[in-house]
Amino acid sequence: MTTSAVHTPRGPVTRKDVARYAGVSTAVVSYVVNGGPKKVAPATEAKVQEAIRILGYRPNAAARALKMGSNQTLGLVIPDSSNPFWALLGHAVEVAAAERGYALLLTNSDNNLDSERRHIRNLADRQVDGVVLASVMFEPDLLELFGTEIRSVLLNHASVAPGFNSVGVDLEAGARLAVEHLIGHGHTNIGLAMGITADNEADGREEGWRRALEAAGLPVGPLARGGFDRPGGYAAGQRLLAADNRPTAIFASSDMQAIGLLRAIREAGLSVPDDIAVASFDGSIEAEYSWPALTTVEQPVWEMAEAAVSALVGENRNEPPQHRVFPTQLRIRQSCGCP
Amino acid sequence: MTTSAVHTPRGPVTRKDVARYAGVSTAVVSYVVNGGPKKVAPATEAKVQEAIRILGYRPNAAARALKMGSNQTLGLVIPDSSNPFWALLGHAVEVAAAERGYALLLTNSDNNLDSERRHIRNLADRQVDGVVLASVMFEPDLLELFGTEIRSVLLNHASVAPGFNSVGVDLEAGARLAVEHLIGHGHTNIGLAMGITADNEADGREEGWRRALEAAGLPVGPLARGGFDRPGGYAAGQRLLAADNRPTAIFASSDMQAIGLLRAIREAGLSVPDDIAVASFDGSIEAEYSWPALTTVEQPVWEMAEAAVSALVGENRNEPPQHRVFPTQLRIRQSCGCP
DNA sequence: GCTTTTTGTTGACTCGAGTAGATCCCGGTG
DNA sequence: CACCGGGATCTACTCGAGTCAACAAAAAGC
Repeated sequence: MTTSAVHTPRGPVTRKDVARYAGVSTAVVSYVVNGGPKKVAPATEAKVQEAIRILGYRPNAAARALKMGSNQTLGLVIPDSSNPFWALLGHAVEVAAAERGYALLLTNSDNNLDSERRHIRNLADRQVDGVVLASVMFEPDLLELFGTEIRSVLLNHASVAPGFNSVGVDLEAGARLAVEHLIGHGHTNIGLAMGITADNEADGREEGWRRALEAAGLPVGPLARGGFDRPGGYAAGQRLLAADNRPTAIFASSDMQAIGLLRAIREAGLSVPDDIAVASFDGSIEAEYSWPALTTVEQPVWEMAEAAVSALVGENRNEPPQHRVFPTQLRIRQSCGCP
Repeated sequence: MTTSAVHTPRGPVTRKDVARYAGVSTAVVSYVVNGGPKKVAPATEAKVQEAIRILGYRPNAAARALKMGSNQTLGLVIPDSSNPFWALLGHAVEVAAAERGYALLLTNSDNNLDSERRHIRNLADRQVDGVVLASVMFEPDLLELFGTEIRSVLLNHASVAPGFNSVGVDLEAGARLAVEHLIGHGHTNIGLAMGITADNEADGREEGWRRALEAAGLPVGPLARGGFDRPGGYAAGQRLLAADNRPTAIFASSDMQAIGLLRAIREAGLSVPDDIAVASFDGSIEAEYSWPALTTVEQPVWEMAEAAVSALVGENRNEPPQHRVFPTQLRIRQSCGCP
């Protein structure tokens, strides 16, 4: 044991070490670190700041979280973070959260309900301040899962669930935009490559496709279902091409699907848009760089992420659940037949 | 006030509530929840389990983290989680972490050094048990940033940094595989679309391209630098096409770059692989679905993520820093000229 | 010069869970 | 019958930070 007054502590530096070094109480250190709730004399503050600097003190987030009941963290549950659309959404949510000082716990449900439930439980245990849930499915027992303690937002969800905040786009209107555009190119036999939604309830995109055709007095074209991903679109495409009344245009319910679809069309020796025109939904970056570039219905992903995060942590977080529906925009490229 | 003995507590349920309900001490509740370190009589255990079930008790992770000094969380810092390659890596890391009971805090550095530093600091403050850092750049002051308290792994990093765990692939060998394959198709003028690395030190991929050409006695073809992303590849492609000695084959340092490159080539009215053959690096899913499908050097992303996570939380986590280099594999598709 | 008020600082309690050490109770032994 | 072993349980302290009531010291008021 030396007799020196102060020596660098070995383990992580705590508030106590700083207090000792600066010759003040631990309370003052807190006041300095948080800028309140009590005032500190300028001279004392300087001493404390110096001590913090010298010792390299960083407050322990776990302790703070315990005391405050919040660890400034949000949870995000998405089906597959390597799918470009979800990846983009994840990125946007991360940025929106970071802007507000929140970190993001990312989890993949792999389109698996059990896995999704486990993740939600886990997030709840970790005392996240809110959960952004992007699920292709919807289960009524979600309400119990979340209990009433934990805030949540359903993102990109088709149906409006009572008791939940939700943020989505007008799927039907978006689909109509695309299909109407294809009709404008003179197509009369327009197929649909539709993703699979667990509840098997007609998705707004399917509805929009039907309505647009009806409104134009056209017959309903062939429909094929498959996953929302590339392989799903590829498989759906093969079936559409094999149909008796092969469509001359196809609307795909996601960009990824459209990319799989393009592949199926190429493999059949046909060309896009000359033999078959294509339009899709989402507006991801892949659509811009595919060949031909995809005409797609763009979702305002960044705004949606903003809205989702602000519903969780904004000052209006104690109001009754909100349902925000964003408009979509048709981004015209070449796959539809436009030059 | 009713006179009933027990009523559901309003706020979150704590260990104390469970103890009261089950008529035991709080210690016993802990023993039951954690299965130790002391034994509990079967009858008592049943009572406690029942109480937990009825009250819906979930232990507070923040409190546990405070006491245990770990919150079973890892941090991941990547340049851009909406870039498919990083997204895939992120997904793989998330899965590897989840398998071990760890959650993943995702952050985007946006290729920005300051932002990267901020995120690392932030993760450290949050007492993550380790950080997976995927950075295109490398800065020597990283060591200080991490201090000695926090474990870290450099993922997908070119240079081997002393004092750090790292996991990567043999970039040079991979690049040679691809370039040698292009040479095998008879090309004698092979260009390079190279990504930009901050330290401006020759990346292994550039080196591999040079070496393969030298070994075959061929002249070094034109080189263009641009971002590793699609726009970067597009820009690099335009420059390569405008070069005096326009190459008949191009090796791109990432799949995303190659996709931008394909676009530039198409816009110039040329075709792949007839006019210009292309091969790239990464092995992401986009490569499989692009047109034409990209011949690419595949990185074993899942194994790499496994290795990275296990270096952080495995039982060998206290050994000296390891540097693991994985082999790559050439995935042959059509963009190189193969049928 | 002696109250008031203001300003600055501190000790002590709190959050919820982990766990060592003390205590209690029971059957078995000398 | 006093004693001991040992299993089951409880008490009490700990982790690190936020914050309030209490207090000391300095400033202002009369």
